[in-house]
Amino acid sequence: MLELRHLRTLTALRETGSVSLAAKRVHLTQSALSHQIKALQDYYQLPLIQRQGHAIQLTDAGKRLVRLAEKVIMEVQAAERDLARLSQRTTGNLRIALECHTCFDWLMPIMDTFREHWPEVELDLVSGFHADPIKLLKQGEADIVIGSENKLQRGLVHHPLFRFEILAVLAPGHELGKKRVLDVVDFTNITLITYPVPEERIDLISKVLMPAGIPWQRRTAELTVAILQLVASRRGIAALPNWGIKSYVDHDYIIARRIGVNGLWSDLFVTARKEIASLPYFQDFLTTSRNQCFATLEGIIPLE
Amino acid sequence: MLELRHLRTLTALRETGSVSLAAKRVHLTQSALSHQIKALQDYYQLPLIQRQGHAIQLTDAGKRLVRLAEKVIMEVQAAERDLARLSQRTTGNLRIALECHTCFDWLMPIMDTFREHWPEVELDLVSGFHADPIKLLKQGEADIVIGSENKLQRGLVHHPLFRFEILAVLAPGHELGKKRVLDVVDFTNITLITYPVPEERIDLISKVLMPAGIPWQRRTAELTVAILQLVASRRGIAALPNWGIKSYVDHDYIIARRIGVNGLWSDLFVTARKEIASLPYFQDFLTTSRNQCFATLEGIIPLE
DNA sequence: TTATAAAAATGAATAATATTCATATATGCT
DNA sequence: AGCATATATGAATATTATTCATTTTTATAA
Repeated sequence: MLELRHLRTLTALRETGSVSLAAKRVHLTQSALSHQIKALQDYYQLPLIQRQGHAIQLTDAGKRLVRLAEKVIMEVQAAERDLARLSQRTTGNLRIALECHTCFDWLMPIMDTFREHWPEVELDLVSGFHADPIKLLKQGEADIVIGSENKLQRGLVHHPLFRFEILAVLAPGHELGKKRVLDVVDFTNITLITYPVPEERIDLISKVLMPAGIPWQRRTAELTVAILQLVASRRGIAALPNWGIKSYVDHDYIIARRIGVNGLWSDLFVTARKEIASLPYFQDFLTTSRNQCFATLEGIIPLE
Repeated sequence: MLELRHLRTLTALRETGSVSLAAKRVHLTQSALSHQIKALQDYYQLPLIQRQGHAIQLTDAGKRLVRLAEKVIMEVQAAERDLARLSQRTTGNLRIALECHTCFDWLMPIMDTFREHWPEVELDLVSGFHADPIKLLKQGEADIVIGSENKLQRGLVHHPLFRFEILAVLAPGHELGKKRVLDVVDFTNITLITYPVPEERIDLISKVLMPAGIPWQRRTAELTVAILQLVASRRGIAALPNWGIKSYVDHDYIIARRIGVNGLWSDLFVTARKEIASLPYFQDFLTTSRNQCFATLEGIIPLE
């Protein structure tokens, strides 16, 4: 018999387009999902997915169920929000500190939906730039931090958001663009365009250039568009998240290349104080964040 | 975690207003439902039902979940109908024969919704009165029979619909109306107003009067309203299903009394040939029938 | 074509959990 | 009070979902 579990699986399947990835999203094994799908197909006597090679395609029946799933899950979430409101006072604060400037791009729409869901919770961005955002948490100046920090500290909890790739960004026609993948040595004496943050907070520098002893120059800009503008006008190259530059690449404003054969990857976490982590509106912030990210950002993969 | 199972339970709970009855509706034990409810309350940290004595009352949280449940279940059913359409050709016939004249009252709205769900299925009532409706099934003149027959015969399947009570119907002020419950002997030499069917098909006669050797007179009428009219004008008394006369009793047009201390009960089944029983639109006819009956008819109880 | 890697399917074993059974407790009614 | 009825509860059981280990399928490169 059909259960919500199946519907949750189906949406994950549609969002990821792969059984294994969907399995990660719902915190089950690939095998479990395979069995679930089989059970559903047996139950309805209908194929739900059609596989063409590795990629999977939903059949008409599958699409119909996904449509159901999305509707139902939205309604369940709405109901659960109402219950959470009933169960406790939900006025509160949520001050967010960002470690990574680019994150602001996807965070904004999420903040909007969050405000709709929890009108009584004051949602703020801790503005300006801070050397150590985790310190803000401890000092009580922020409630949650979005960043790559994940070594456990007492009183704090880290919730994984997603993993993404950092790509080298070049001007169109840049000579390095001829290579599919850039090597460490390709960066020798290059000018890097970065956000104005300490060197150790820039992955390309701390994880690639410094260990290899490669020299570089640096120039900073506050905004992502400003960085891209500098890159496009050949003042240097940048290293930015794949999802942050997608639309610029699609419009051939700049080109993007992998850094090293395995690529340069970074993980994003939401860090909060323990007390806050248990509040229903924080939990909801987490789930809506994850959902919206996986729904809108291309090329990110589930974590943990 | 919330599952559809819980939602199904919740609606049954709202419809029956009792844990034990709800349990019957979802084919589980009372204990299972009690555990389910407890689990939900633990999960949401909220009471969902409040008990005032025996009757149970839904809390705000409970009501919110019931609202969710009803919405979701409707959507699931709609999706499943679409799937059934996809899975096989759904043009077909469904010719219904009625054993009990009164059933026509509740069957009509059900036929309407069925026609909406399965526009391609020809739905007909086998008109007129037939001595042995089961024979119509075997002769292929009807596809399903709604009646009280339930002894198993090869090639046929019986699906329980519900159990209902047959009440004695009297004119207001009738001297037997002074008694709360009528005894067999009260019927001695009474004039019975019945549908024009053989004696053995009238429960009051075959199950009560005949075994006790009580003599009676008989007069027939085709329509329920005609029978009631005759009863109200003191031409005799009738024995009719509780749900069929509810509104007339409420308007004091007639009065109704229990027959015997335990009452006179009858069971209703949907009987069909095996081949038809597996068709999706037959299954849907069954479930919508049960749902609508339990939703609209007062005083009926689940069967089996 | 063959070799190899990645993804999914499958069957058996296991873990998880829903349900029942056997009670206890609470409530309503005479 | 005492009985009948309804629900709650804990332990035992049954069911079922999930994992683990493995095979099959497909894609890619040599």
